[in-house]
Amino acid sequence: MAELLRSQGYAATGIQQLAEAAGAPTGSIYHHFKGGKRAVAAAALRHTGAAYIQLLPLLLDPHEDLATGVEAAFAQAAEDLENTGWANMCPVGTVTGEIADAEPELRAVADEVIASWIDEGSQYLVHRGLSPSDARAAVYALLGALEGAFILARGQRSTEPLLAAGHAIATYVAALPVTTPASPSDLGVGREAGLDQAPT
Amino acid sequence: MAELLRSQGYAATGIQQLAEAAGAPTGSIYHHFKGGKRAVAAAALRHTGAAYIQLLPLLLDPHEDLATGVEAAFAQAAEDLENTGWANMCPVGTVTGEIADAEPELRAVADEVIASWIDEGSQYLVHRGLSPSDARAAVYALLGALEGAFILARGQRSTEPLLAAGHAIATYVAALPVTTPASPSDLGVGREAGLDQAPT
DNA sequence: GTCTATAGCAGGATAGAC
DNA sequence: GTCTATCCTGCTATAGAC
Repeated sequence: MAELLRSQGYAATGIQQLAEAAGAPTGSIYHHFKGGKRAVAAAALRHTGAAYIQLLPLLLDPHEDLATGVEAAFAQAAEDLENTGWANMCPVGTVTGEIADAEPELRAVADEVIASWIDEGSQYLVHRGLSPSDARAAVYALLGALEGAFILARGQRSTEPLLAAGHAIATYVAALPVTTPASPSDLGVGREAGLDQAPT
Repeated sequence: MAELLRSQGYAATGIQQLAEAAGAPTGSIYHHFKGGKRAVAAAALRHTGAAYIQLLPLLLDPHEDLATGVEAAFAQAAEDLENTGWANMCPVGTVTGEIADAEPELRAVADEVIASWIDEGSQYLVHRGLSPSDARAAVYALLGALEGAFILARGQRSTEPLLAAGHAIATYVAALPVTTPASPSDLGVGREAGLDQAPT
């Protein structure tokens, strides 16, 4: 479902299309998801929301310098986007703009997913030495720049928007004060505390 | 049409709904737009695309410092978004993510609109003293951050994403080298050359 | 050119056999 | 629990009267 949502949006994705893609008839879907199409979409958003936030420490931990890591992460996203034939990488972004006014329940789910991203992302950046307020603002900026660059990149079929966004956010992050100068022993070891537990 | 597109997206916006909003029956729409729904959407995207880029010099000219102007522009967008009940401010962003894979003709129109934004925005920033390559990257970053922040703001019904994005892009822009230190006589006079002529 | 009526079709959802 | 057949509603698009 997430695959269809991120490339087509909510309104254009049909239950029958989903059933065909899943190899199951429509009846089964309504049996498992009592709320119909809305419920399936909500589950898909929650699922990918929880999965995507895990990528943040995976992508940034290997880089001792946070700004370098950010730029590399955007470059990675650009490469992935191009390799998947410009299918959008984030169903939350694709769907939220579409349903924010017309589907209150789904908007609430999107709100919940975004809020969890901000919370967990902030924790990670605090762990990397940013102040809580700076960390929160930086996650908003990073996430917004990523979602917007995805849109531009998909519209133009070019990686340029993502690379430009990555460079801009990296420059911004580099300008933020760091309290703990990131002792090398904390880096590259693998995972760090604070993001291991999945969201509710 | 642009009003409906920016709040509901393309697939969810019906011709009948559009007809009702326009006060005209569906037949008239098909009489004026031979291509049907697609053609109406294409015209709406081109129309708003040409209108929105005009805002860039209007918003940034009054500020001698480019970074200050950028942050103020995002704050203005945040205020407008909240005052309009969180209806999205940009139909291009809302629609592009939705149809980039499924509607090749509309994607081409979106590509054209975005490209014109980049071209004209770059010209403006070059006029403000940035190098051509820096200007182009900055417009991509600014535009992507704006579109993405719109999505987050609409999902969360909060101005925080837009304010964070504005601050981040302002910080980034402030770090770029300026060749012409913006002589005060060029500013505040009104409009500058390079953006007067509308796009094709 | 403007509007009405309708054709043709697809989508979401359900009932009920297995 | 799984799948089939179907209802109903909505849409796009058109034909044709004014």
